Amino acid sequence: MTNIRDVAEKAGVHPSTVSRVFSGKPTISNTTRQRVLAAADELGFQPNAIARSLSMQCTHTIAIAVSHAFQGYFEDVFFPQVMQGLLEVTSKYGFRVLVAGSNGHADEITQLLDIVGSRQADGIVMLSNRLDVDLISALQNQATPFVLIGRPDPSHEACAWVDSSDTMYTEQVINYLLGMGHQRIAYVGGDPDVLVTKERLHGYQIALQKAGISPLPEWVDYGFFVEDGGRQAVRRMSRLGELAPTAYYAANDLMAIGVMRALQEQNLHIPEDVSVVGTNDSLLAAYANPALTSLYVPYSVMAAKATSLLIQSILAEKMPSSQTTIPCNLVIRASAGPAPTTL
Amino acid sequence: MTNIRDVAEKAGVHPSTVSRVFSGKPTISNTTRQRVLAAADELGFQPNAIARSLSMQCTHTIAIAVSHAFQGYFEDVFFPQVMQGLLEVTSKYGFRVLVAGSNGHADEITQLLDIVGSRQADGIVMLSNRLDVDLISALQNQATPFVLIGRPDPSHEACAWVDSSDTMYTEQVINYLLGMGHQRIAYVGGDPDVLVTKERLHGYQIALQKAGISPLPEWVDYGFFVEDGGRQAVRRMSRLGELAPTAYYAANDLMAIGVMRALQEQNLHIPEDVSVVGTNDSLLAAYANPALTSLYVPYSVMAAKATSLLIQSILAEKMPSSQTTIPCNLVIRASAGPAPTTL
DNA sequence: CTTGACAATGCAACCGGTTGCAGTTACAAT
DNA sequence: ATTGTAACTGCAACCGGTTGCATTGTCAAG
Repeated sequence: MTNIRDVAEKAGVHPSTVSRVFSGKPTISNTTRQRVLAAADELGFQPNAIARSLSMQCTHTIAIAVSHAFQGYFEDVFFPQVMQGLLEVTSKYGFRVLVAGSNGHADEITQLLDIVGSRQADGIVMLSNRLDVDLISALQNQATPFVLIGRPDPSHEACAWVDSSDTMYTEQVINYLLGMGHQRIAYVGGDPDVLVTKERLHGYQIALQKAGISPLPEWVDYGFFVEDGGRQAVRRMSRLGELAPTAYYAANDLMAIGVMRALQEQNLHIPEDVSVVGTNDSLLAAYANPALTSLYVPYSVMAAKATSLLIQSILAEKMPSSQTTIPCNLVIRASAGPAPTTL
Repeated sequence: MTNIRDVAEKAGVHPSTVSRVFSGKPTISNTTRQRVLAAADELGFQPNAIARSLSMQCTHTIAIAVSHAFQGYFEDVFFPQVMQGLLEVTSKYGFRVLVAGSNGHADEITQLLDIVGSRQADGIVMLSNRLDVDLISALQNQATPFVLIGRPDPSHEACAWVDSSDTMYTEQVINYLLGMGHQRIAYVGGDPDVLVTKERLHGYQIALQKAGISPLPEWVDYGFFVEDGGRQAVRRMSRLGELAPTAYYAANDLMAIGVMRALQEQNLHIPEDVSVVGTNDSLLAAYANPALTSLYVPYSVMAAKATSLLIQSILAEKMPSSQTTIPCNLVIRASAGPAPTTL
């Protein structure tokens, strides 16, 4: 591999001159520049990015950790949409994305701390919304810029994040169902340890409480974001007989599909007998039968926002601190309708 | 940031000793090791990965380029499945994935050559199957290990790849339709410049030719992998009147869904009036109405295979060369059936 | 003709590790 | 007591760039 000194020798200049030419410094005369470029071209020289990173203490890279261990992670829209947002913005700024695979939440944190500690990236985008206090303090100790997609547990110290108002929009979904006369409404959450699951539960509870309804504990179940989770939830709730829900809200479309399938297997009609609302407005929602009413959450927009925040902080050499909330909206299709009149 | 010399000073040893401790060299006495580790711990030292990469000429990173510019790229299963395979394997070997965003095919190549030339990754996985000869030679000149997902144009020099037999399996799909009595069969490909599109076209033509059928040129159309492409293809082919196809094979599920939608808008019944087969067996296929018969292509398996091939070559310090074909299979559901009896 | 000012380039230290080779030490064998 | 050997550790060069400062060269003003 040819290096800067080879080029310097060939061009008859000092290595530092070659460096200046390739980093676009203005203090180089045109004749010298031409001579250096010609020599570099002839040798097929390309500056070594690793050496430059070491010297400049800056890698032009941001990192994320992705758990390949979660079933369904790569089937849901979350991951690809986040990547889309990330790549759009990084690419605009000439940054790249370093992705670390991990085996679960704990390992995700290990990976990120390792990347940050070993200076492999200039900043990180945190995807997990299952944070413990330690991680955030650890990251803050490292003085490495980071932005959360999702928001930290309220007990945590302030940090930069981009999130949707999961509690509020869940409340809206439930209100939508209440408005159509539903009284027995179920919530099928994802992983109960994940913050978004708790926030949606909260929104669900607030909405029902404001409507003067005390939900049965059996109306809340967790499907871990996979289709079968939705299915199982319906099976369990069906045992409630005439106290079974007339409407289901599921925290992603996959589970909503599972809910619909399970209901249809019981010969129930959607939305005449039971209403179903999903989350994320994936393609699945648009093409399901019946088409699924779903709460659209713009993950790619969130990721793009988080990334530009992060990169701007990196370039300005300060820690990001702003906190942004991105609006969602309910996409109304055929799977939810008025509550059945006969009890 | 504390470095190896700070630790050395604190522990009263030479920096090289600290280096040896942290790179797990066996020639360090236990007492010294303890002393160094204690000092490192106290200072919160973590070795700088960039410096190590520079010194060892090895980054433990593999790169891919992803075009965020292609409409639908992040809606299809290809990208997430590839990432899944990549991460599973890299994570096993302690490697990471560097993702470069690009604005199209040409930029994809620029990005990869840049990464490779600047030694930011030890190897690359090429996703684009729209290769020109120059790229492959350029990569080979760089002496950087690379593996293709997909196969190179036959005119290209030998290189390592992992692919499915797109031509052969397409032929099988068409035979399946022929076997059910279809005579007028349409092919809706993706981007016509992409190799897989050509290969499937080839399989389509072979199957029909073997059956003694000369397809109308109008039965072949390109939908660029998006739903509306499938829709448009149907609109155009419907104008053929009684020469319109009784069966459609689409090169991904999204286009197949578009095909189905467009047919249903014309009040045609699937599969009674027209049969439809998709590709990739995404969730969309399973939950579409009617459920879509689809050719499953195991991209995550292909990516995993490609990645382990690549990493093993990197570790063995030689260029990968093996060429692997991964089997696919047709998942039969409800969208394809016997050809209508009335002409 | 001298001096000043500025532009262009060279010099050398630095970023933070790695590693071949040489030197030191301890201990066993003679 | 001397020598041989093996186990540890130190030394210094190296990976390939960057950059503050010093030096040289050029030209205009005085």
